[in-house]
Amino acid sequence: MKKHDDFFSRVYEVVRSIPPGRVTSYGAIARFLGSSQSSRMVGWAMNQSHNQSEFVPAHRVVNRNGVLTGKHHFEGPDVMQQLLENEGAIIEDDQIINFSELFWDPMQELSL
DNA sequence: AACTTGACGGTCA
DNA sequence: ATGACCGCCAAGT
Repeated sequence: MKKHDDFFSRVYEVVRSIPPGRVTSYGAIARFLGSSQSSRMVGWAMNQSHNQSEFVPAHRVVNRNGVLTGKHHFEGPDVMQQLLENEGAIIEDDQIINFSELFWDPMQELSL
């Protein structure tokens, strides 16, 4: 039991709460979990997300520009894009064109 | 133990 | 608009 497992679990929980067809950013998740956490940690958590027994829709998490920076971590080079397009995202040059429409902010939507 | 890397983000020139 | 830099913190080398 490592101390960051707790943080990881919360990241996965938030990611799993992202509605289909919506996306969010690493930074948004980091801020939702606490200012002491950096967006890099969220990225690191996502890196380990494949170890989770429960499915984590990692394709719904992109960077602040709506760019699919993590696509190389999927099974194929365009898997992430395909998944997002299936959910209604419009992607051009690895970037979500309608990012502002699809953006889902945990701070606003999950506000506790 | 020191240095580099990274699925990031904000600021400043 | 573009690019350099810095803060962030865990892992890998």
